[in-house]
Amino acid sequence: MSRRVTVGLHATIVAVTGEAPRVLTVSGGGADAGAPALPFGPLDPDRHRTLELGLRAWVREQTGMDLAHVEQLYTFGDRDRGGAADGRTRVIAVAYLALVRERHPGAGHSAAWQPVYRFLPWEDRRGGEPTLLRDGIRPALDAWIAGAPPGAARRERRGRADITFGSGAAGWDAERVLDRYELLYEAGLVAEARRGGAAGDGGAGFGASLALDHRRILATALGRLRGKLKYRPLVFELLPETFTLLQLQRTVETLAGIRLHKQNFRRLVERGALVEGTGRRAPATGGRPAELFRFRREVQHERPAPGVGLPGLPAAGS
Amino acid sequence: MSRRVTVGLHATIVAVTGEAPRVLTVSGGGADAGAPALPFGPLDPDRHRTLELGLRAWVREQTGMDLAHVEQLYTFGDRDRGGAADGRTRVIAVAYLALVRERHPGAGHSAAWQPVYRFLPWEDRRGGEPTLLRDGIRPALDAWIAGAPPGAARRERRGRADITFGSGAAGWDAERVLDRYELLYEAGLVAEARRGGAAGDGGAGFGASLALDHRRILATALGRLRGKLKYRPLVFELLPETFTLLQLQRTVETLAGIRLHKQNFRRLVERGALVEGTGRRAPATGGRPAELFRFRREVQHERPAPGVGLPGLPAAGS
DNA sequence: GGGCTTATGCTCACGGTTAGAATAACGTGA
DNA sequence: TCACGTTATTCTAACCGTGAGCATAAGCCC
Repeated sequence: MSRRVTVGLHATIVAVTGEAPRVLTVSGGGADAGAPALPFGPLDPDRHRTLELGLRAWVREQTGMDLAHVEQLYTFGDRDRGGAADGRTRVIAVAYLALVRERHPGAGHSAAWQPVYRFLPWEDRRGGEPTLLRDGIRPALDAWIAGAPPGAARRERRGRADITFGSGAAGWDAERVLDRYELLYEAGLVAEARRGGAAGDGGAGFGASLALDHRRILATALGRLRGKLKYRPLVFELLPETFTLLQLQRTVETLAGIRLHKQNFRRLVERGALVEGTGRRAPATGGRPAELFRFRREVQHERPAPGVGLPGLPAAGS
Repeated sequence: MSRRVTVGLHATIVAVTGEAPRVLTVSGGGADAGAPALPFGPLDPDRHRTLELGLRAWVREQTGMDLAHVEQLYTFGDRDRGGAADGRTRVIAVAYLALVRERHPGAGHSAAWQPVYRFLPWEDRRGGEPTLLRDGIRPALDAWIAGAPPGAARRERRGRADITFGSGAAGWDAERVLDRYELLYEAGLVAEARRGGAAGDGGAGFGASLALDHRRILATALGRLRGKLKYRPLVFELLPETFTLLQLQRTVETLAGIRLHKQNFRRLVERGALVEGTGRRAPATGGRPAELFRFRREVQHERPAPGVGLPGLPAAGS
């Protein structure tokens, strides 16, 4: 065994402020000219009793933030994924998703909140299909498809593009964030796809880049988050103690990247007994004041899959 | 840095033969007196370009089997999870799930197929609630609940038991395999829960044990498999090229651990356009001969989430 | 008070699921 | 050859949840 193995712990820390999901980044010091990075650091086998504790320690050190909800996402280990200072160390990355309430910038650290959709702009469809998709990505994908030899190979590319970007009969599947990112990567349409191979082509590509494979991790995180919203009460990790139903809806929409029907959303949430009204009402913002609600934590001990119900996806566990 | 880090690659290889899901095991050489183990081996940073390739190499070496469908499950890294020969190495485990068609015992190797439900007997409810659950597990859980101090702690235990084992208002959630295993582990009701702590209590516990934390990995795998059946055409990885609808149904039931309504299952599968009839019919087995069907691979390029539809879980993507 | 804005309540149509009954097709044994 | 058991396949009817929109309530601003 000549090479050593190192395990890196990477955190995708997500919050929702205003109408945008944000991810916490630190100033990346990698080979790629200061692209922002997710907070991360190597597992210290002596100090860190579990991977998750190691992650929390690194995040505290780099951002001054204590994490509440943390879950493991995926482990990346390709040889060419980068992350090694020398060429002599094999660096495995264990990626985590963390959700935090509100924003604590963590003073004195280089950490900063960035809008998630800066890195994955095609994922935000709240205002309908983004023009970037219609005018930029789809044409570029068409070119990529046409670049394959006719026959099976081309049909294969066409099929993948249709299913991931919802061009064909099937609609947009909000959860396929990773599939879409990986398709763009393979098609050479994101800047970091060219870092390894054809040297610094430097071509823009779509969306902003992150250091290393951190944009892939972010895509994994967003996809997982969107999927899990449906059967776990995760949104409440991102909301203050009390909130209005519209706040709740906006937060879900923000993450899911789509708009929801207001009345039906309210009905689902209430029928699911996810929340309970406090008698109080929110400071009016122009119209009739809304009641403030609180998350009913007991729900997790009552129903098998308590989630907020997204469209097209009937609430499971009737 | 005094200790080294090693990454182990672990494979949960599942097949369905007859009416039982089976997992491939090798003779475990661990501290725990030859409990069977999942095939595994350390990542070799020089030879293995990706984690998955490393896994395949180890499986081939230990079982003589080439894997088709492989997906990553989870990464385990607690310090006390075992796996280190000396006390000087920190061993991380990256666990994978693989599905294979039929059974290839892989001659010349010590590998053997074991029924999955030997290790997780409470998960098979095809014949109704197993007596082991009613007569063994539930009473033992009740004792564990009663063992907590009255008040919040006890309510907490009660709530967890109710939700994971479906005692309360909520029914049985087939996917919570890992939750159930971990509850039994915490309650000290599986043998390996006592390995680390109170020395060789050796108490039987429920279900057969696997080496290291391999039973936890198996539970993770079964849960993931059950969940994914609903939105991915995974079953077909386990079936021969052509099959009858009843064969398909039995395979799903076998994995899900529950019985399904025959007519409705057929309708779901057909409406989902998951299969296409070959004109041929299966050799009769006592009744009217059934038509043989074939998986329509194109489906993956047509619909966003093609799965087999389990009850209570309306087929997504109408 | 009129007009604007947002909250909240309610209804209706549609499509899917659940649960069975009913019928078809094959082998077996009287 | 015919009744019978077995499994396959087709069809129906009740029920439920979702999707979409109308209608009303309750604040603010002028």
